Amino acid sequence: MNLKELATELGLSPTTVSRALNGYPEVNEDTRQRVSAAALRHNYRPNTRAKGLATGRAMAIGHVISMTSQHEMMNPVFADFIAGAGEVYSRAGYEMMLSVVRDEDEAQTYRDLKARGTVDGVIVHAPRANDPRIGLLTGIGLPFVVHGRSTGARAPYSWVDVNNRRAFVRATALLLDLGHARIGLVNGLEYMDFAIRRRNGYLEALSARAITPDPALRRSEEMTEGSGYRAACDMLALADPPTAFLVASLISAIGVRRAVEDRGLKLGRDLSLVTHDDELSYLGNGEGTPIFTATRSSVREAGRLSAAMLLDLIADPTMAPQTRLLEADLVVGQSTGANPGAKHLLRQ
Amino acid sequence: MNLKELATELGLSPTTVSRALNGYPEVNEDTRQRVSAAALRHNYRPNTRAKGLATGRAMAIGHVISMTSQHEMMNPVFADFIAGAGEVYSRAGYEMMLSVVRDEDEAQTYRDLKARGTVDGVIVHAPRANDPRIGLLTGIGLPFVVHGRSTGARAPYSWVDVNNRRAFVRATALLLDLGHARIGLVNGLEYMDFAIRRRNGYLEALSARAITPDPALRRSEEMTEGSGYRAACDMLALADPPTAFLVASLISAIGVRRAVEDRGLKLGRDLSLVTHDDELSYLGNGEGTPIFTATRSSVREAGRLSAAMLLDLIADPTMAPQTRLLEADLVVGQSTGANPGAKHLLRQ
DNA sequence: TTCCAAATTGAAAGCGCTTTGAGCCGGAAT
DNA sequence: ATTCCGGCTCAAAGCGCTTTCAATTTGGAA
Repeated sequence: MNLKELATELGLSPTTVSRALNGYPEVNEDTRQRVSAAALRHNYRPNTRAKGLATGRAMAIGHVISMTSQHEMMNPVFADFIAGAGEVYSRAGYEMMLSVVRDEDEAQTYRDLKARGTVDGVIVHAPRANDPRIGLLTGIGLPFVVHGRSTGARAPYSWVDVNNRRAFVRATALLLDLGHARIGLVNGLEYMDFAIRRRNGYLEALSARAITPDPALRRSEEMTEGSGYRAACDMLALADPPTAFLVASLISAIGVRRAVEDRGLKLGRDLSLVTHDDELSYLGNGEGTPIFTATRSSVREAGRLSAAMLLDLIADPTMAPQTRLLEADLVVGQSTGANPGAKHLLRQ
Repeated sequence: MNLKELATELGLSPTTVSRALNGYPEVNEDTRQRVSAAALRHNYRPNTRAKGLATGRAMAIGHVISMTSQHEMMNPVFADFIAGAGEVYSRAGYEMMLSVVRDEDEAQTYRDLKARGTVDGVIVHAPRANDPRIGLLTGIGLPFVVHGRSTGARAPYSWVDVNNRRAFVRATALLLDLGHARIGLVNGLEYMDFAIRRRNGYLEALSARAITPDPALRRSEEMTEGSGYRAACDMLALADPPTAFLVASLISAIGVRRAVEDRGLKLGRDLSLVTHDDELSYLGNGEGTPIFTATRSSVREAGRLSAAMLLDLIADPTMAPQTRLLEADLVVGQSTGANPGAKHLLRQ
């Protein structure tokens, strides 16, 4: 059933039917009722492509996720982010288009999206420092919002980000307050912008207490359970091991915990750990008292905010770039406690 | 830059340019070269919607993910599945459309997708027993492939599934061979089809050894870390606790491990655990020797296979429903060992 | 030289919708 | 009675592509 058929059946012109369904004021109320009823009866829906062609809008938002050929990892945060964004799109009548591409095809993918008019805007995921995508998208004139920020970008652009630096300053300060001076940082890959900011927060907090950071206590890898485990094993094997860990993700934290427990030690008693928690739906940090003390910020909420911001930007192209900085909560759980003293730890 | 402009610039008709770019044989090879060169020079890409309107094909596949209002959980398996499917779509020139909808809107979403011609087919995720979506999609004539199966479906339909029953038969048998008679099943929600099959496999293996299953040793919940933890805590608190666990997901297994280690026990020595492992990219089951003994099947590969099957089905609508049953590997890791005897366990 | 088939190109219709410009009608204003 | 205007409806053009059908040219075959 298409517009023309519906119009014929109603004895009206396609023009009027279209207007009636799109809420134009000049159509008679009785007519509108008749049209709506008939549309409902036939489960009529305007053809997406025809409508798009006529209006020039795709009513779709693109999410490009690129995969390095080396470590083909799917960002675990991604699922929850798009769940949040998807809610907003549905409500606004937009579709979400996903492109899974190889790293080297990413730029061309954005160009294609624009040239083919497939989407009205895109969300940029996992920004790096001096991320080339920002200049590219600004250049080709495709509206976008970055989930995160890109250190080194010259011109303003729209973004939604967590205050990663501040979160890690606070987390580090908490550990310092508990008497921990040797704090191991189990960070994400440090070409990722968020990881840079977290490291800076960590270093800033240390230097505020005049503590010289030990490079041996810093690791930067993909945030998997395995890498958390390895990082913790390595650091715990040092002559002067850390008494606390600051970890970039709940998944890595689980690996760290495994390393700790393998040694018969217990988090919160023998060693402390603070992790960042994105509040992924399937990885709850315990009901009630959190398992891990954590800096917490909902990535799903970030998805909602990013999507809403992008739709605003699309609705009003004259709008200046928008930004939104979210503060993470610091929630104290069972994985932190006063430093029992280095003596105790060296026992093993 | 559109077709018309490109044609004008080349002094050709849009017809010829279109044919040249789409590889029709009747165009002169010299002309084709000129057209290709010009298209490349201007980064010309045919407009998606116009092309779709003209050809009647959307060149897009839909993935509808529905969210129960109670537990708004994002399926952790989802990200890797679409990574696999996305690879196949990209290669074939298809787009992936994601719709995040509430449970009660799901049926209407499929109808809309069909009526509006937004997609050429869909992948059905997380099937339940007697899943109504299968009848619905068959009815409205939208090509689809189910990731999983639906017990109770009358007519044939296309699917890609893991042999969940067999996997759990083997896992249970392994534990039985190790001397475990009381095996706790930490399952997913049992309205999910895969969970039903896994339970059946577990029960089948027990009855093959004439062991009467104890309902107290069976839990069926969402597969989160927290639910695994709680299930294990509850079962370990029984007067006659299990000596082994059979777990439906690596995430739940991590929760089970936490419960076990909270009690000062060690997996592989005091208690055994076998889990299903979907090989999620961010949750590796250890490098080298697996941490957990597991039934293993790559969900990303399932994504690839499902996508490829769907594209085949779309290419040839006369094709009969296709099916593909994948066998899970049983990999032995560090979480299983001979039952040390009930005496030992009751000690705590 | 004539004619036909093959090779190549183009005009125009059509995909299903929106939107511009115009038309019609009845009642109020002149 | 004439003019105007508001309220409502429609014809037709256009969005950017594909595809059918027709036209033109060319190289041989006859």
